[in-house]
Amino acid sequence: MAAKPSIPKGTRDFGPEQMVRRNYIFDTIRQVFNRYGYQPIETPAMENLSTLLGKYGDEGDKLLFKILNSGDFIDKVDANKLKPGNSNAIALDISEKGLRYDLTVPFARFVVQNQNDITFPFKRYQIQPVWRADRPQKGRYREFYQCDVDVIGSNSLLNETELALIINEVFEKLKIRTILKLNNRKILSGIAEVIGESQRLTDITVAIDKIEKIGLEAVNNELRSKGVAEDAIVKLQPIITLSGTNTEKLDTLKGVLAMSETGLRGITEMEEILGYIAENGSLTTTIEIDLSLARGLNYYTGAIFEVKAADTEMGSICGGGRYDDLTGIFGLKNVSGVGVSFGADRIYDVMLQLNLFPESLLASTQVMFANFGNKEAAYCLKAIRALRDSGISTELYPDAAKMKKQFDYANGHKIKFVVIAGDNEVKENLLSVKNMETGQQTTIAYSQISNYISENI
RNA sequence: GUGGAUGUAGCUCAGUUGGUUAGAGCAUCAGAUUGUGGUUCUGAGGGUCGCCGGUUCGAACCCGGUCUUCCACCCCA
Repeated sequence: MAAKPSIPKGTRDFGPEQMVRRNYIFDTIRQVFNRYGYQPIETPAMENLSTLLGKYGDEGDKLLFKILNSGDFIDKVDANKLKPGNSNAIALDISEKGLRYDLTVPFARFVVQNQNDITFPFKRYQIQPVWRADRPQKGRYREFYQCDVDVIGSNSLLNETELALIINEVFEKLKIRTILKLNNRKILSGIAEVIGESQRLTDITVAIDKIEKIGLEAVNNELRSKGVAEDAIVKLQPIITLSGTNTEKLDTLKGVLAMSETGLRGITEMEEILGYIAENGSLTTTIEIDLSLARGLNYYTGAIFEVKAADTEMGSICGGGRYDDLTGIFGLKNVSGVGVSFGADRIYDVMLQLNLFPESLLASTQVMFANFGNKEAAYCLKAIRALRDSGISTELYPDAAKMKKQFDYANGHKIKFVVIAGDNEVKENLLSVKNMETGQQTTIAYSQISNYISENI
């Protein structure tokens, strides 16, 4: 009578095949992070709501999963507030913990809390799930993994450069063609400042972003409807239509931002980062200045990164930026950090779509021994142990099933070698080895099994 | 959170104006083949038609609700 079991909307189970592929992504990312000298940390799935609230804007606060207090939580609520439609007002009375929304804010909290034990600059990475009460869509889940790398306690633009190289290296290893979009909060501030619309920075950025989709005239109309002054819109034209190479874009911007100290500083930063990156030689990732990149505008103060897969329509698969004062909210001033976050689940979706996972991932076992019965199986055990000892993953089919079934199993698991040991082999102290890819079968001396497999694998 | 689609076997999908025991391909299992797979042939199992309710003599089909997945907006990995 039990109802069909299910899992919450936007969450997923991962079977063996998916886990092998996910681990391939995580291992690749972790390996690159380690190579650049970043150290791992983990933080709890839940944080105090006071840590989380107000860090992601109103929109972000709405997307936080809140955890109900233990005990008779309703008992402590003011009776006057307990009425229908008043959920928001009592939310904080019945909940003091929430699931983490990203890894950056918990990291900031971690740094402040452990500041006396940390040697700065602190380079850390963190690979854990985060939760958002968003409406799920393709590539958008309510539980998903982020892989964050940050360096905190250093203002050097070499850090931005390093992150760009990490991004390049990760996606090169995963064979995903990518475009790394770069922007800088200081340039955006400069633009708003120059046209006298500093308070409408977000509206302007959002509008510029739509140029491809809706065209210049529609963008200008949208700016007007947002209340941007007419002469400001005129000044904005060269920026909205900004195009060309990165150098050309920066040249145009220099002209427009000549009167803004902040804006010019942003340009200098951008040039410095691009210069360092150029010193590293050619990258597989295309780097492109994109002023419409407005992500995380709330706390980013310098460089802003976003990575898109070149060959799919998937949203961004990696993003981040520089934040000068993230730990300030938790009481540690003047500590600047910069970091990016890889979206493992979207990377998975992209790789699946583009068929980029190596076939070999699915082959967990290299050699399978067919089972002809108890006596024959026992005969195989020493050979199996020898193979395992030499690092070859080996299994013995557990039942004396029909050969067809055993061979089907080997095929299904993409096992390359099947070892056959029936009556004939046992009598002569031999083993027959069949290569499932070529169909060739060879009979060898029992003691030669490790050597034979090692040589032919 | 707003608006719009979707759901039939493990998977991909048929299913007539509402009319008896809801079908196909692939996959699975069994047999042809008691020591040899990926090809072939034969057969079998597997579905409360997402769930709940309503209309009707009768619902996979019509209506309402609900859940899931997906799309647009918002936002974002």
